[in-house]
Amino acid sequence: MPDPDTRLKELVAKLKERNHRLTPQRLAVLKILAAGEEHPSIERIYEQIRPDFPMTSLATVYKTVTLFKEMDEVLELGFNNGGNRYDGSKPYPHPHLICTQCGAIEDLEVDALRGIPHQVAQDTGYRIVSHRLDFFGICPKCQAGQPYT
Amino acid sequence: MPDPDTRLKELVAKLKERNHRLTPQRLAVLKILAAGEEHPSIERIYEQIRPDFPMTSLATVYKTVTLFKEMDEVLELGFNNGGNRYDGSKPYPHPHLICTQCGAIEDLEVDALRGIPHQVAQDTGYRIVSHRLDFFGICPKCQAGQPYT
DNA sequence: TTTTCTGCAAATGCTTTGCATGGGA
DNA sequence: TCCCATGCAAAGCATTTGCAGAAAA
Repeated sequence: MPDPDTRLKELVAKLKERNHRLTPQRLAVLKILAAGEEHPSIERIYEQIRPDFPMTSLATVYKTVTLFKEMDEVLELGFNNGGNRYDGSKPYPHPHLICTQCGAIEDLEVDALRGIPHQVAQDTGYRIVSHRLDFFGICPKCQAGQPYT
Repeated sequence: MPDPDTRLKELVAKLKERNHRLTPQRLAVLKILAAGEEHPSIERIYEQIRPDFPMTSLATVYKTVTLFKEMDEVLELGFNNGGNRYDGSKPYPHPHLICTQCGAIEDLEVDALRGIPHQVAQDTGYRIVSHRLDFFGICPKCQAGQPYT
């Protein structure tokens, strides 16, 4: 995982590059995105910000995350059943391991995937732009019957 | 791809197994799901049914697809930006190739993925239940500037 | 001072649900 | 005949949007 401080500076730099303003609310969101600790949902980011910036609105969190998503600086893990998750630490496609019980998401190394997008492009004629690989299961903690610790 | 007729019979059999009723509406939905031609959205299934069964409602299509999804006889490809897609032909996890321009979805063989779920389970302690691998790109037709043909 | 950003609340769009009626078995 | 399934319309819910006031630069 990249250094959170370095990544935060990168994100702030991207803002300025595009002549966007650095507001306290945006900085608060970026700090969480840059940390890469968990893969937070919008709601989670909102909760984490509230203690420091109680005046921040959910809409602003949405807008900030969307802004960086459009700059390809945040990876969105969309789930149709509500609560998309975001990764501002490693904004490029990479595999994830998802606990369907507690919702934990962790990054994964899958060497076997190397070169596959290129291979698919050659085999099919598609111009491959992105990909997504998720594994769903039950994490060790949840298997041990401690769903929420 | 499995034979559509065979698959249809399987799906009908699953209904009876669970003491559900075979209605004309359900049969119409199942025919489309079993065909495995495209990976239709709910709306698409609805459109395809209407000529034959104009009285069918969207809610019923939703209910039927949900029923088979819960029986693990239909694979749901969820997309957060609306319009989930369904595969009743091969209801187990398999890679897909998705054109982000025209929405075409096709099945894919990715040999490199074989054994990976098992490997991930061993490496992480997760009990892997499912997975999903999607490649996003532009299909040959759309590259040629014929987005809708 | 200018222009963008924020926060509120209303709108959106897919999906689900409640309930009275209709129709399989 | 007995329930289950259907169809309608309303409800749900995460996300987006419009707009007036606030605040970066």
